[in-house]
Amino acid sequence: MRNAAGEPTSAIYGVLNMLRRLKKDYDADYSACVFDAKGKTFRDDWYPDYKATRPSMPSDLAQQIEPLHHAIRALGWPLLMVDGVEADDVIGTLAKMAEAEGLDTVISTGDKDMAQLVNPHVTLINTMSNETLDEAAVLAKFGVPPARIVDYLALVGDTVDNVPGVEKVGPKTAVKLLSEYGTLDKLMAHADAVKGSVGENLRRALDWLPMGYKLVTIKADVALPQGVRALVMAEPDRPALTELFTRYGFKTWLRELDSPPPASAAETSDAPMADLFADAPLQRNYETILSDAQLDAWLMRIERADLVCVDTETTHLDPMLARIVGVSFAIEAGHAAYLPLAHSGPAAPQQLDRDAALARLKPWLENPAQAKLGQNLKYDMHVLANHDIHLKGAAHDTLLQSYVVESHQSRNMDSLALRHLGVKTISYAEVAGKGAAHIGFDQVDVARASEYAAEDADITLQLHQAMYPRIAADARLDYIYSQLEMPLLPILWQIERNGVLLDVKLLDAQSRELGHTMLALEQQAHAAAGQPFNLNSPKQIQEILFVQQGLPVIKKTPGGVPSTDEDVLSQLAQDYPLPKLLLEYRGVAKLKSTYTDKLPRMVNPSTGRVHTSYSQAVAVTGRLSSNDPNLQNIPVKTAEGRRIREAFIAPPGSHIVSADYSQIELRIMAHLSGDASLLKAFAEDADIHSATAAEIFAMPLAEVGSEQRRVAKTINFGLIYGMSAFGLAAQLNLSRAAAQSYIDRYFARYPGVADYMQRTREQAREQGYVETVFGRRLWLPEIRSPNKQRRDGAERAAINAPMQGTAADLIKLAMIATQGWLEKEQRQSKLIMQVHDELVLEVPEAELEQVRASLPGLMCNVATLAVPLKVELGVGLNWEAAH
DNA sequence: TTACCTGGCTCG
DNA sequence: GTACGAGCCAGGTAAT
Repeated sequence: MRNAAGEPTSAIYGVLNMLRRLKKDYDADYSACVFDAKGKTFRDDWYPDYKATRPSMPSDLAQQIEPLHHAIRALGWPLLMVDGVEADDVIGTLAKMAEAEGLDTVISTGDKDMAQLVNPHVTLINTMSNETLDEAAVLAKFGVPPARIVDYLALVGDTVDNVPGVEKVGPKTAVKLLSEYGTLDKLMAHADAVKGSVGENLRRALDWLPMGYKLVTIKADVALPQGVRALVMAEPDRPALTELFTRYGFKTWLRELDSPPPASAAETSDAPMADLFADAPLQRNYETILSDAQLDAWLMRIERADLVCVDTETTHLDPMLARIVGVSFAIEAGHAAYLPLAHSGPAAPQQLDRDAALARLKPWLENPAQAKLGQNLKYDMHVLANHDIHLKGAAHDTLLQSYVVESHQSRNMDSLALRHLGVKTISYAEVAGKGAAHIGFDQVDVARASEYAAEDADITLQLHQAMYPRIAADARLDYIYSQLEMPLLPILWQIERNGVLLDVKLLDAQSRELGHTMLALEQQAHAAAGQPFNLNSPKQIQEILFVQQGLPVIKKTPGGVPSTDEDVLSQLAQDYPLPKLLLEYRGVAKLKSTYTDKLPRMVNPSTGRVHTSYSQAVAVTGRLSSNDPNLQNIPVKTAEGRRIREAFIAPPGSHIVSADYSQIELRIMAHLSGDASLLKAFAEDADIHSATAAEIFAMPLAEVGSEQRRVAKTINFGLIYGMSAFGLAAQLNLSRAAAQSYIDRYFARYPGVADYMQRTREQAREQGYVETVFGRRLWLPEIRSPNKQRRDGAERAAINAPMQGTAADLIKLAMIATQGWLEKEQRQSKLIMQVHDELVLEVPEAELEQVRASLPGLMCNVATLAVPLKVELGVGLNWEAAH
């Protein structure tokens, strides 16, 4: 079998076979074959069955290394790198299997464990740490000649050097061997069994591809989308992979293969991997600022520069709590500096005084005429504000640039650098660790921190140079970026900074009350079930309802187990007592855990208010999202839930003002479709759901009853979501035929809407994206998927996206207009929340009338559509009362 | 012990 | 299999 490039792919078979046999051997408990390389002993407490299942496994490491050693020599492998978990087992078997399969070389990504695994009996094993690989890639990208990189690797070959008794075939030899070996047909990365790190390891392996090697990567068992995606990228022979995956029953991998090729290679795919040794003679000139003289010199440089990239390194991820540890600057590609200010780790050098240094930077930072660039500047603005510096002149943000040109792509620094620059950057986790091993940035070694921080600023500047021209060249994208997203950035910062006042006592009281209710419901539920169980556990509920009580299974979850969601429980509640109790319990538990318990804990101790964080570049449609805490999903639909809104209060002397767009998405649908009937209904300010009911039920408006209106409302919403007859039937509890007839009648009455839907689908298919009224581009990577289910999903998203996205554009314009007005008039009123179609303000008594009079107009006049925009305004002492 | 996934529910 | 877009919680489990 050969792949598209004509190279043999038998390696895939060999490796798969090997892994399958391995897995079969250990089938009783696959993880039992895990070998603790570090301790060189099996951890009986982790794998108690180990000895029973694998009595013949030698416990002496040397016994395993011996055959490996011979195999390696017999095969003449030039290089072997393996990962720790399972490594020894795998290698031992791999050696034999690979021999039979005619594999040339096995390379796995990994580092330290292998170093401790090898012993002097093994002659031809090289270990390189991941860090070393990364550094090599970075150096190469910046034009350091291969020979020097070899030296560098030898210098930093930390892993090898740290292991006594290991024969040091250092990186230098390894690189030499690789060069001599020429093109490897097969480069097998057996990634470790740790979920989540596989993709990273693969990515590292991919970084070596430009050296002329082809990567084939295999993962033994678990579903690891990112890993398989990398495999699919590296292996163009899809039919061959399909056959393989089918043969071995790897269903998840098969699904990955169904993913479509990118809609447009230039727009959506990762850029080709950087050619490490042939490309980009860019030199890096990074500096660590430790003296006043250096700071002076850099101040002069940044004051002269047209655009300076700024990045802060801090103690916390939470922007309101973070303190500055250091600041980095980049003024031109490859030219950056890090100013460490609060590193306190061991061996930290003497640094400039933080307050004094920041005071020197303050005039520049606060000068609006000095243009700044950053990646997620909103965060840096908060951090600086924590030190009483109010950043002005935020001119560009690469996070928002990426959002505007590629809303569907990932946007962390690593992905951006790889995609746009072909550079593998130092990740935060590599510098500061992650999980339990995480250390504060102030504990990071200054030299390492400098490298990381200066690179961040440098890469951000280069990303700007790569992305911004693409925006500037497209008037519509430029409008979204320059007139909408960038002006919004400082406004969001201000809203977050403003925060919201909470009545914590009220929430605490509600928590207690909800707790009592939960207890009572729990007791009743236990009695109804005849046994105690955890009401929070869907698994236990499912066992009791469908196994013990034998209730009918209404539907199943994606995981294939009987569902116990609200829909199911509601149906069951008509005939049985327990489901009703569970429903009530769920509702109460949600309110307590997510809202009344959580919100008080989110109050910032220094401001006494809750400061959410709005993500400006997350939702693929252009909406904002809110987190920590999410203030965009505070309950409103039930009376009990709405009580939580009573705790969102205005301080004494102020009111809460809420202004929301009425039927915004349906109005946009009318505008986009140009449907005459729909336009007319909105022009007359009709109740749109009643008007729809009158049309589809062919009755006079006055005779429309609540049931007809409910049906029409469901249809209206369904249309926005691209629903099918099936979905409508499920929603309205109708037969599919009945639902279809409603839909047919709707489209007969509103033919413009039917046309629009069809046009949108076609446009999405042809272009790979759809657009909002204002030109925001919404990409649909799965619109041409060979998989119908995925393709249908993308079509529904395509129908929804222009409406949701245009609404998002409108309210963003409204926020800009409102904030601009507040500032111009020098009002004390503050924007405090945005909830997709609603703006919430805190308004002092004295300004209430002006705000009440002006706000609706500000919001309605941000754009002229074919339908009028309508805003409903409410005022109260709390958010609930303002509706 | 931690990290990730699932099922469920909140909002527009 | 089947309505779009989000974030967060508790439980459960796999990895360490």
